[in-house]
Amino acid sequence: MQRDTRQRRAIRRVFLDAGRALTCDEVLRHGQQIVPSLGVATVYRNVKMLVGEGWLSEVELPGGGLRYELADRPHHHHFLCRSCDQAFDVHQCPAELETLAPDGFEVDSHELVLFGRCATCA
Amino acid sequence: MQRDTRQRRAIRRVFLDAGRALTCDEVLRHGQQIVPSLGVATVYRNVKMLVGEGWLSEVELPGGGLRYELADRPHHHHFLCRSCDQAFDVHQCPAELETLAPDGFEVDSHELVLFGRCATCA
DNA sequence: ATTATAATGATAGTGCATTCTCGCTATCGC
DNA sequence: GCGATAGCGAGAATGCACTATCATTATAAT
Repeated sequence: MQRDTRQRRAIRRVFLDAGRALTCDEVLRHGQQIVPSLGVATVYRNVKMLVGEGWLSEVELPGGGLRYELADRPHHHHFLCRSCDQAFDVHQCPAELETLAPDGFEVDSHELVLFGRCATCA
Repeated sequence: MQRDTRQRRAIRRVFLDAGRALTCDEVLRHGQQIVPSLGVATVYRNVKMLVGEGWLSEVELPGGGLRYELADRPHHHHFLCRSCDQAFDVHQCPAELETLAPDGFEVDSHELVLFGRCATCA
């Protein structure tokens, strides 16, 4: 059966506190504030597990590297800071995006990414 | 001085004929229809060169792997087919996207990607 | 407390896109 | 046509994100 380890608790805590999409590397660094010995393998293992059980969902933004966020968030998009490379949530979404596709194309989802500098970096 | 080789002409031809953003791998495969001996290194070298001289521009879509397209195209977005993994242009853009960002965030550009099945795959 | 074993983490390994190396070839100014 | 050399391309090398290995450790059922 699944055990409730310090590492796993730390990883969940990191996501709950962050409130934004994180890369595995960010999870590692923040998690090490809680459990200093935390290793990469554990982060990848647990993130994958949390995605598998539907607690996290994957976010693929331009710029490589998958990010992960809490799965229960309502539909939203992302702002990617060119300076600190952090992703932030954008809680609005222009409607009718599906209608933009050419004839004969079936749209099943969409991703809108704004690029620029975040409030801290600007 | 720069020479006008068969390979370089083939690569330019591929972009002119494609009319959509291409990965290096797609450029290689299409280019080999024109110059069968075309190699990967040559594709990467020339694509990078064409980006450097402003003839091509880079497009980073979710899903990894840079794509390239003619630089002189007007503002547009992309449709990514989940089935054949080809990128197609979407020639409309909902305005006011910049206003979606949270306060204090400076938006300098944006990317909108529609996912689904293209006309051929659907 | 004991014990079975799930989980960890250091490190080696994998897969992949991209780049480098270098002997050979094709282009182009003469 | 000739010669200098930019460019080619097969294959080796690199960089990086991610995964597997496995001896050790922590968890939780008893």
